[in-house]
Amino acid sequence: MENMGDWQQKTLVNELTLGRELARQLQIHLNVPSSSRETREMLVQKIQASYEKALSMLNLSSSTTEPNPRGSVAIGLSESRHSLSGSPRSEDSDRDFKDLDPKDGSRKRKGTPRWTQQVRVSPAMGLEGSLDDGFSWRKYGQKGILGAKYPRGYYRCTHRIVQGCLATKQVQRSDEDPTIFDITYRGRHTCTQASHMLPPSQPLENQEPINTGMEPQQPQQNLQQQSQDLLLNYRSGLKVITEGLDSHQQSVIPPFHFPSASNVKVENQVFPLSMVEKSFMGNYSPSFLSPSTSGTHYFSASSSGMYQYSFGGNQNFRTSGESELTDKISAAASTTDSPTVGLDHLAM
DNA sequence: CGAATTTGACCACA
DNA sequence: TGTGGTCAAATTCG
Ligand SMILES: [Zn+2]
Repeated sequence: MENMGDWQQKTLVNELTLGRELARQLQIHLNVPSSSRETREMLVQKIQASYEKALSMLNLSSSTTEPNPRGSVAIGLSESRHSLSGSPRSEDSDRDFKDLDPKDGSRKRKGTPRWTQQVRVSPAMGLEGSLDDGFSWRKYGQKGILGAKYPRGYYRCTHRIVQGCLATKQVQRSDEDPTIFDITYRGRHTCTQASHMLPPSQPLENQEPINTGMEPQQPQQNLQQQSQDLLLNYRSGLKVITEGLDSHQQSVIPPFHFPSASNVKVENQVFPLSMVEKSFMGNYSPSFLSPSTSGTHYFSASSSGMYQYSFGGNQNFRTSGESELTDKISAAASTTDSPTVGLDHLAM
């Protein structure tokens, strides 16, 4: 078991070297007036991330074998679920997804939650906030879609095999606006996110421990995760379409809480929270109160720069930097730029 | 060395 | 039969 020390050491050195190089670049950028603030901040974040990684490596090999993250949940709102709009439940018309379990036909896993998040990215660094939603995904497929210029990437949660997390997402670059990505999430995270340290914001009482075993998700823990998702969406999202496939069990917006994802945690209190809360509520509440109705909301936020929110319309974003963008994309979301001619003149 | 990605084959469904 | 989604072997990455 002591054989794998070499590689870890190697990676550690690599990480530190990378951090040094990044610092060097930052030094250069500081001397160049044309360098934008965002670029610099990106470098800072990268350097910080490098430090974090290196430290976590050391920490991991030392002790703390049990990550045991904090269950970030704080929901004190009882679900006030009364009769939904329409009939309580007469006939399930959710023919969308059926139980894809050929061996076990007992459980009908229907109504897999699905919501789409259209993300536009333009700054050279916005990608981190956009494509990295704070979860760790593993790509398991990529397919060209008919009528779409760019292929669609399929991702699933990394902890799928070790835990029962069935959350998946698919990223699809917009046809005409390469700066827009359509990210469709499917399923919810049940995994204990063993990453991204959560600051001891406020000792919240855990309502119920998350599923420890590998038992498939039960129709219960829905609200907490949703809150996280929403927060995440808010953090970086632009447009969120919540589709209520499930005819019941919808929750209200929980109190404010920041998940503090990857490395965008510097100054998250810069913008007016009251306004945030307001628009947040005002926008999301309706879509939740009427599950059968899908809502579309537009948001616009930068990781650390300017913050502007808007909804009900398209927000034109002036941006610059495209080379870096594409580069980062391949690194973050890997929506490989392969227009791959062949779909061009394909019309029926 | 293990983990993540790539990429064509495979499969279910309409 | 065609299309969207997944699997898995090969390959790259860290
Ligand atoms: Zn997960």
